[in-house]
Amino acid sequence: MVLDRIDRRLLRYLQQDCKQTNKELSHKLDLSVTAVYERIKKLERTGIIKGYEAHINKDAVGLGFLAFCHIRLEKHAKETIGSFEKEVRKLNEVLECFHVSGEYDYLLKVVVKDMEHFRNFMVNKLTTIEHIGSTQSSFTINEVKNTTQLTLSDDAS
Amino acid sequence: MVLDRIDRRLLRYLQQDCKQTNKELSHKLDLSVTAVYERIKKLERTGIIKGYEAHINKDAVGLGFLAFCHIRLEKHAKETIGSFEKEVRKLNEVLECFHVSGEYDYLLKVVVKDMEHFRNFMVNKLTTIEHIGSTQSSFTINEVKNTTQLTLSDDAS
DNA sequence: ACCATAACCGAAAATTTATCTGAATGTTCC
DNA sequence: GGAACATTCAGATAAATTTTCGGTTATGGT
Repeated sequence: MVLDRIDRRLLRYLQQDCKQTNKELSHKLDLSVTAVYERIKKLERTGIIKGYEAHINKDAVGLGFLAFCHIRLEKHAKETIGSFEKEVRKLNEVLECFHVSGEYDYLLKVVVKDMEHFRNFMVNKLTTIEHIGSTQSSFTINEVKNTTQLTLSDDAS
Repeated sequence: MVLDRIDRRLLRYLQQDCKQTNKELSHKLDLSVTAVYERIKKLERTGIIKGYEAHINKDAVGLGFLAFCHIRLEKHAKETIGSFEKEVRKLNEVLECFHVSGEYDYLLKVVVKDMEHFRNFMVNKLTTIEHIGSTQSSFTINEVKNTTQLTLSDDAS
């Protein structure tokens, strides 16, 4: 599917606030309500819009501790990688896990309540996964910027 | 505001899909539509729900290259930190920036179209910021897990 | 020019959100 | 225990939104 300028603007608005009414969007985009409706449905059908999520304040729900864990595996055999990734996916403290280039193999974003819970997570969950060579963690001191909104230019991708 | 078991389940559902109707939620939670409505409004008022965002497929919009940059500052004077953070916030390729403990001072998540754009970002944007001591980048080879959904237990925080 | 397709619009129908009233429950203070 | 108050909930209704529908206007290909 090819996105035109209007689609891109629409996606920008929906990234900011997906609960806007189609009427509001129709004004912003200078289209009819139906046209907005059909464009959105198409973006959903084609998988460009993957879903709609409420964004919740993690501090307010007692999950104010954010850390990153760099992990090196013992060896890089296919089954080692496979089983490590499978286990990591199960850990709900881990919001993100990327296989990355460089000194370490994986980078994990971990969210828990506090340092004590983090210690517990490390000792009883993360480091019990097999084939982990070494880990190195850093704690977040300050959130300078934290968004999920991709910047879509108006012109073609 | 104190969250009870129902609030926590509600937040879980809304994190997964915030476009569900209150009627659907009322069935899942075994409440009236109005009760669901009022709980949601309260969660919005108190800032526990920060907003509602469409989640869009970054590959589909031509932003399939994800990298992490570790940055060390030259010195850690207050104004150095302040000006660095201010400049980073302006860069729309940077979705996240955290001041972290450990070997490096900052960890950045960067999303661009491809390696060429990344090179361009590094040369013409990131490294033009003053007071940067050294940087180290790693590229994402594979997304093992990538969610924004916090895991809320049913019991009190 | 012609056909096929896609995109758009406005109005009507279906559904949902939002408001309001009153009942049920719980808490505090005497 | 019981009165006064706040909180939570349910059901009915009003207001607003989503969704469907028929028809019109662009667009692209032959």
